Amino acid sequence: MFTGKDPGRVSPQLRSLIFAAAADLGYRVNSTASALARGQLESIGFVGPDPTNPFFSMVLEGLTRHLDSAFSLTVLMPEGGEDYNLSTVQRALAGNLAGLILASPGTEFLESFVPTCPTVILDAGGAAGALPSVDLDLSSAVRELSGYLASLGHDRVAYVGVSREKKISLQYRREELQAGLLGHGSGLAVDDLVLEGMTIDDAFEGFRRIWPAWSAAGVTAVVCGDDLHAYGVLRAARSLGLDIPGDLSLVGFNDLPYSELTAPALSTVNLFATRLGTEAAALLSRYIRTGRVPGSKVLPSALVVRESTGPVRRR
Amino acid sequence: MFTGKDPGRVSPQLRSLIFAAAADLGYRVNSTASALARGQLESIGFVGPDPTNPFFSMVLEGLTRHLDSAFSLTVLMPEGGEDYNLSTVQRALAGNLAGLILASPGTEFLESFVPTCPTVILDAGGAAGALPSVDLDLSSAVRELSGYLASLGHDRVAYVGVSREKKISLQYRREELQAGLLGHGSGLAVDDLVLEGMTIDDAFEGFRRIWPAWSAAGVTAVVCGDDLHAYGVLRAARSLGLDIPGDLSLVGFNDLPYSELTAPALSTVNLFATRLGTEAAALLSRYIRTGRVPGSKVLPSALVVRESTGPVRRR
DNA sequence: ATGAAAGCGCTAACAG
DNA sequence: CTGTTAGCGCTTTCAT
Repeated sequence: MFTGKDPGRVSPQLRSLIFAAAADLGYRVNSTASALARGQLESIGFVGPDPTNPFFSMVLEGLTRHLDSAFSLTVLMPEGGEDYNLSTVQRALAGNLAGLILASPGTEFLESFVPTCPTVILDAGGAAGALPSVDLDLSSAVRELSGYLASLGHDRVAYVGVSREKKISLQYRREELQAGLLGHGSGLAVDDLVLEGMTIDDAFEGFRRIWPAWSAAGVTAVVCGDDLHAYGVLRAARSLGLDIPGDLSLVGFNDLPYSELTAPALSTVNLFATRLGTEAAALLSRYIRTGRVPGSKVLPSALVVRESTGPVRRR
Repeated sequence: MFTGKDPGRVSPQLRSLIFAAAADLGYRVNSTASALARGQLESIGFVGPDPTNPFFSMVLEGLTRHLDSAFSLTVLMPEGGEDYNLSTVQRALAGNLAGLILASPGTEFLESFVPTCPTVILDAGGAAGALPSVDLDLSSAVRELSGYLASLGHDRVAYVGVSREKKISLQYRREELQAGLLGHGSGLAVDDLVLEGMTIDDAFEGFRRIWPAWSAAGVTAVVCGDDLHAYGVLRAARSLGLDIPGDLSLVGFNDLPYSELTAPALSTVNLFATRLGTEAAALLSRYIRTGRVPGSKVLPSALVVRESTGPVRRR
C-alpha cells in the first residue's frame, strides 16, 4: 500500500481512506524495516573537511537541492578540527550508505582509499584517478589571471596554500598558477606560505610571519588558494600598514559573497562551488540507479577582478 | 561480536584475529538489519532554513562535534530556496529518526508542529512552548547595545528583519531591541524594513528602496537581525554615498568572522552559534537515552563594538 | 483479487 | 560458555 505499487489495484477513494486512517492511527512505515526487506540503502553520505568553510556550505546546498528525493543526506565531519581521514570515512561507511561523496580530499587519504560503495570525489584537483569525480577547470581562468597580473607589472608573485597531504585542490591551484605565470615569462618568485589550517586566523598569523622575507624578495602580489586565506592576509597586511593594492595586490579562490565586502574588495577566481554540488548529486544518483560507473565531469571557473589588485607601485 | 559486548568473553588476540578476518572478507555489519533487530534508530535529523547562511554552518559544526557517536546526522533542507515547513519535516520523519533538531523555525510552522520523536528546537526566540529548546538570552547584550546607541546620540533607530512567519528569532531580536531602546527613553522610530529572504542581496535591494523614507524620518542608526542583512545594508549605503558611521551607524546579529573584514568593520551582537549546536546535541542525546524530556537551555550573547557605529553627526 | 508465508541480516534470549 | 532460535517490520512471492 505504501510501496507505491497500487495504481489500478485500489480505488482512489479507498486509497485516500486508508491514508486518512493511517494518519489517524499515527502509522508511518518503518523505513529501517522497509530498507532491509528491499535490500536498498536509503542514505548517501557526504564527508567534507569543515562545515564552517563556505565552500563546503555551497557544495552542500547544491547537493541538497538536487539529490534524488529517494535519498537522505548524511553529513560526516572529521573529529576535532582535523582534516578527515580513513577513519572518518570508515565511520561513514558503517552507516551502510547507498553512495558517498568525498569533498576536497587530501593526497594521503585519497591514495589509501578503496571505495566500498558508489563514490564520487569532489574537487580533487584532477587526482581522483579512476574514481568518478567532479573537478574544476582552472587553466583558462588562471591563465587570464596570470596575464592580468603580468600586465600590471607583477613579476614577483607568491602563493599561500596548505600542504599537499591536506588538500590536493589547493596544490592543484598552485600548479595551474605556476603554469600560467610561466607562460608569461615569470613564475612563483618565492617559497609558498604553507598553512596548517583553512581559517582566516591561520592566514593572518602566517602572513605576518612570512612577510618580512617576501618583502625582502620583492613580492608585489599574493595569490591565496582559498578566499578565507585571502581574508586573513588582508587583515594581516592592514595590521602591518601595507597598502592594498598599492604595496601588495591580492587574489583569492572561490569568490565568496563576502569578497565584495572586504576593504578593499577581493579579486578572485570564482569556483561556482554550488554547481560542484549539483553535478556530484547528478553523477551519484545515476551511478547508484544504473550501477554503471559514470565518467568524470569538469566544471569551468572564472576570473573576477575587484579592487584588491592594481598596478605595481615601485618605490 | 561486533556488538561491543565481548569484553571478558573473547581473548584480545582472538578478537583482533576475527576483526582481521572480517576485514579480509570485506565484511561489515549491516547497520540497517542491526538497527531493526535492536529496535533502535541510528540517525538524528537536522532541519534548517539555509545551508548557505553561516549561522547554519556554525550550528552544524557544534552539532557534529558533540553528537553522540552512536548517531549519524541527517541534514534536511527545504526545497527551492523557501523556508522549511511541515512537509520538509515530514520528509525528514519518513526516515525514522531517533531525534530531530529544528533550527530557527517560523511561527506558522512551529504552531502546527507536533513532534513524533524526541525533538529540540533551536533559536526559536522563546516561542518553543513546551518543547525542549536551546535559546539565546539577548536582553543584557541588547540593553547594552541600546545604552551604547543612546550614548552616541541615536534616538532614531530602525530595524531590518523578516516577517514573523518566517523567522521567530529575528522578530524576537526586534522585540528585545525595542524593549532595550524603550528603557533609554527612545524606541524604534520608523517602520521596519521587512525582507523576504535572508540574503545579502535581499537587504541590499530593500535598503535602497526604504532609505529615502528612513532618511526623511531622521534615522541615524540601523540594527539588522542578521549579519548578512547588515552586509547588504553596508553595500547599499556605500552605493548611496552614505558615510558609515558618519551618516548612519550599523549593527548586526551573529558576529560572523567576516564582520571584522567589512569596510567599516561591523558592530554586532555575538550569538555564539556554535554553542547552540553543542548544547542542542547534548540535550538531544540525553533526551533520547533517558527518554525524559529535558528542560530548555538559554545561552548568553555579547555586544561587540567595531567601526560601523559612531556618534550621530548632525547636519 | 486476497491472504499466507518466507525471509531480508542481524540481535537477544534461551537452551544445551 | 557455546550454539540454536525466534523475531525486529516490512516486501515479495506463491498459493488459494
